[in-house]
Amino acid sequence: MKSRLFVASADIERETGFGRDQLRKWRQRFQFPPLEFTAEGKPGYSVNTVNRLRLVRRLLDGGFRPGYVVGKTLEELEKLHVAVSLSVPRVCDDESTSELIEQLKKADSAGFLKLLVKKRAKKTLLQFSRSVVAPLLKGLGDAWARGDVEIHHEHFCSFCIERYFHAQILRLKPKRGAPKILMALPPGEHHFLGLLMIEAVLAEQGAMTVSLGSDIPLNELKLAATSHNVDAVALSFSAAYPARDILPTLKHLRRLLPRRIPIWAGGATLAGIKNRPTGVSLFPELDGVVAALNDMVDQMSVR
Amino acid sequence: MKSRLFVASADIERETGFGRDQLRKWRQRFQFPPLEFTAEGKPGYSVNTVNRLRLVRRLLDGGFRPGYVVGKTLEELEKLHVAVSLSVPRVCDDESTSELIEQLKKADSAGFLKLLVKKRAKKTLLQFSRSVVAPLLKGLGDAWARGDVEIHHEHFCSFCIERYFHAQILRLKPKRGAPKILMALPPGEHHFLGLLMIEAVLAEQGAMTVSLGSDIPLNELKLAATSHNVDAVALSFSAAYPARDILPTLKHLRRLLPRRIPIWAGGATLAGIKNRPTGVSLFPELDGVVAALNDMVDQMSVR
DNA sequence: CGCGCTAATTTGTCACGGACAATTTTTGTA
DNA sequence: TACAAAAATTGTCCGTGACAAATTAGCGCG
Repeated sequence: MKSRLFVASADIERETGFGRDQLRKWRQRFQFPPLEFTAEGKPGYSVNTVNRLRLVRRLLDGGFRPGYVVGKTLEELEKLHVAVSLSVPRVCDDESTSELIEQLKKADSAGFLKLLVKKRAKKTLLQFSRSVVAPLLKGLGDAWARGDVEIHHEHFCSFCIERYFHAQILRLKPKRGAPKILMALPPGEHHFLGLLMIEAVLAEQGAMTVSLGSDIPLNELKLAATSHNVDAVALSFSAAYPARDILPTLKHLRRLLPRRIPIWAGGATLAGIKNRPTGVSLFPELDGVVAALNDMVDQMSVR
Repeated sequence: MKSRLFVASADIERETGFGRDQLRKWRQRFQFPPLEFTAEGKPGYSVNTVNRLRLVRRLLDGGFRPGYVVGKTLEELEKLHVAVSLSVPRVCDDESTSELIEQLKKADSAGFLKLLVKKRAKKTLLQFSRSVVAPLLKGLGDAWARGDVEIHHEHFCSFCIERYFHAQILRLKPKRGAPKILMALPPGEHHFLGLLMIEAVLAEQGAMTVSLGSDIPLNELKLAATSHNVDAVALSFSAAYPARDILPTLKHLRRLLPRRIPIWAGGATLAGIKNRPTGVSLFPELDGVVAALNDMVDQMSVR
């Protein structure tokens, strides 16, 4: 029996992060991925193909070149992958993290949330994000790479944390006269958690935050920024966001926004970017955002 | 002088919502949008073109066909648009709704949230959803069609309500022995609010809900359903979801899930669907979900 | 052996047009 | 008028060629 068909052609980008054009070129150059069809004749990709593509993604991220890995069989890819993943030892020996992951694997949703709240303890949201959430996400990513957890575990985990942050942000009251920050995800980005963490630490410092969520065209972002009369616009780029799109997006937004409104961009991937446009600040770490906010408050009080 | 701002080819989808393939076909068939190049020779779209495309988007949403509107000049499009927007009746009859919309237009984010909470008053989440949220969203849609509000107003509104619901759900405690429901958006669907409303009324009835958010492949949904050992899977289809994809998606999921797990689908668009697959329940109204939950509770207590 | 510089190769993005299926409109007929 | 068949409209996907950007390899020189 053939492997079950599962991903429609249109969904392949969401599933693997590779664009259709890219995959088409690979098919022409490396004879992979093949064209496949469901029993009803619709084009699509088999589970096997999708898995191979996911492994290719991992290996490309690990530094391999497409010509070397695309076209290899699942076995070859896996061999390569274990070789690589073994060479990167599990540094996430954080006991706290593995405890949370265990709870997730047991599918104990209530228990996970309770444990999460307990880990929060007396921490600020900033401390909580750095010492609990970030390691947990990293540990989950590694666990997924090892095959220890499934994708839905990651989704569920993110969702729980997002909800918790939503609730926490809602109960924070902005200080009088504090800056007003517009929060949004860049177009095409759907990973909320990063943005929520930024919003949480900003709100915790007393800033007034206004969030638009995802799927905002950049020109709408500009309209919102002026109509809300905000003091800054904050974006968040996840690791899944195509690195080559980051600078163009930022430059584009920079052109649209009036110069007096600074752009703050968060996300660990920004660490690798050297030359930022003027008027755009990059914050690979959460602390940077807090510092930027405090700078802004100082500026405002000086006047 | 030529218009100066250019949108890169790759960004056009985010800006207008039209895909590259689609625009290419339009260029081939209607000689619009033209291929343009920046001073440096990069391909892109001029502001004028982007504006025309945005108007086309509005008119298509209003029921026109591409062959009729694509290729018209900006002036012709605007004339058409005012003609149409005048015909959209100002059915903001509900005073409560227009009050909220006014608050949104003033970009008074804190005031909007406060007003929202006030409207909640002593209502249950179900009553709140039906009497406040749903009319508000409908009113906003109409206002957008008339050009009274911008897209970012809608986004901001949805986001505020979503956050409120998140917080409310988090404070609800499930009853002992109540059914466990897995909540998720179908692949490609990104409108959370509908799903959140369903989750809210379920949680309000004492059900235990487990939400995975969006972008879950259907097979992962199945894995999650079995590993969490849920009693039902609930999905939500927004009006933006392509109607022709609804039944295939539901059938696909039905094949994946064990028969004992019912599928509940919510969303106003489901009202138009006549023949549902067995084992799938369609709920165009929120009440239906509550009824289904109560039925399930009865079933369980009988045993 | 390291360091820069240039050439060659690899890789990704875009445009184009053909094929095709889904949908809507028009036409023909009872 | 009603309803079925035919025609058109429309969007999505595919393969291919062109091209620019990124990467690697080659090479001379200190």
